[in-house]
Amino acid sequence: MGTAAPARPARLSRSTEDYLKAIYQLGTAGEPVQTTAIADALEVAPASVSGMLKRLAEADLLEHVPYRGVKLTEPGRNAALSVVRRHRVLESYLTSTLGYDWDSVHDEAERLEHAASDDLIDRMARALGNPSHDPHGAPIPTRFGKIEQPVLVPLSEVAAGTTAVLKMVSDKDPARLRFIRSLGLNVGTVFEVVDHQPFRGPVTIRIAGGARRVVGYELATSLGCAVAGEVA
Amino acid sequence: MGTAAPARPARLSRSTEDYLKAIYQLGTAGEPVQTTAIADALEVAPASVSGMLKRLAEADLLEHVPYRGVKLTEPGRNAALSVVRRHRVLESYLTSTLGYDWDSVHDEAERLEHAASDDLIDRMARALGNPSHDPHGAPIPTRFGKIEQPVLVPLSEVAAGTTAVLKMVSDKDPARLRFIRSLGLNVGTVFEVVDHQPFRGPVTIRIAGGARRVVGYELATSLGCAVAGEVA
DNA sequence: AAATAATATTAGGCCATAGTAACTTGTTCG
DNA sequence: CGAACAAGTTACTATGGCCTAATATTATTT
Repeated sequence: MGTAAPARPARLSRSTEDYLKAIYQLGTAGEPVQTTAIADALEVAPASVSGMLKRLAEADLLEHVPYRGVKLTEPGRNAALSVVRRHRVLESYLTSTLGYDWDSVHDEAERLEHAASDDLIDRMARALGNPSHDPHGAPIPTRFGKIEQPVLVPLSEVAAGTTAVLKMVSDKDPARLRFIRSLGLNVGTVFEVVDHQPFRGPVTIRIAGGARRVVGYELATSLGCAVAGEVA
Repeated sequence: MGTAAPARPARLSRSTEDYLKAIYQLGTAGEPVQTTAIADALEVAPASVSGMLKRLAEADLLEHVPYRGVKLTEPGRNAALSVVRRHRVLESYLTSTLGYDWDSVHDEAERLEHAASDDLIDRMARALGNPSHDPHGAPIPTRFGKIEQPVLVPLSEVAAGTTAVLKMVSDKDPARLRFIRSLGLNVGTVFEVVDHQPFRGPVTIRIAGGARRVVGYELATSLGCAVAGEVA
């Protein structure tokens, strides 16, 4: 009797957590998430994704309309948020306390997020004063699954002449992060947009202090900015 | 070409690490480790152990003489020591820095040890001043795989009249750890052995300060002591 | 030494996860 | 509209780990 299979395992598998997190992050806008997008994010074959989606749908973690895409259910989203929280708290903790760099912390957190208990994560968060954002500016969900939805504009869309603050960068690519920092840009850096070249051309900005920098279009799309006057 | 299967995967699987660690810990005395001992330690069926041993032997992590037992090879022992180091540094760090208790830290470390990089472990160790022992008194292997072999005597074997120091306790059972502490015993506690009852009977000790405690035989076998005059 | 008990291994399955190849569905465009 | 392509699914295979049942080996007892 005590050996009967539990309806829901105490802890989701590593893979399951990875899928849920990826789906959550691909689907923030509310549209259904497509199989290939997940396959690309996780670097597995689309057929493998189809198989996994079936299992996740059976476990009621998401809804799957064949050939159309998936949406997380309530339990699925909660599980995803829990992983996201673990990841972001870990990044914050490792950066603040153990001297990790902006760009090197992602991989470590990526593995630890599946092993760390919620209790450990809470202790780390408490030790840091329950920060609201991780080192890349991404909001940290509370342990109750609340997450602030940032209203940010990609640098590529900020009008010339506007003063803005860099608020968030993707944490996935260390080389890109190092480059961003080498430009003198950090989360919190204030700057003015000087010029946009047309045809997806580079953006010129002036950082407080007067230094001008030129940022390629592609990169500019990945820099989340708050325009002066909006959002604290 | 870059896709060819690596001779040895960058990282061993969780299970593999668990087996190696268990075998290492069961085989400190140098004798071959038996299948059932491993099965008991890992709480899996003996048949499953046979299967895994075959794979581990093929990977040159151990030598297996059928029906006789296994011994770790050099690479196997190194991998095991790496896991042990990760576990013990994690226990030390979580206890010192995040307020974990003697008795609750084992499970968390048990999961994290498979996810934490050696780099993270080194950072944690450095933050603590590279401690030589974990909170239960077990020696921490260096990152080069050196480990001090403690010469300890179980309390059950310490002669009456002798003064001794509690040096090491098993970290596996939280309830047992809480009980030990409730007796006023900690790693480092000095006491005098007052009496042994025969027939595997309890051991009476007097702790500095005069308090007398009675410890059951079974428990006494799990308390590693240094007798006054030996080992620092 | 033969019988029994204890220990270990093999045989045969199962599940999660991934991959390939082949087929299906949906979309787009001439 | 229908062909062609992209996206998704199914069918089948493989591997790591685990299980139970059956078999084999070693140790112990009488």
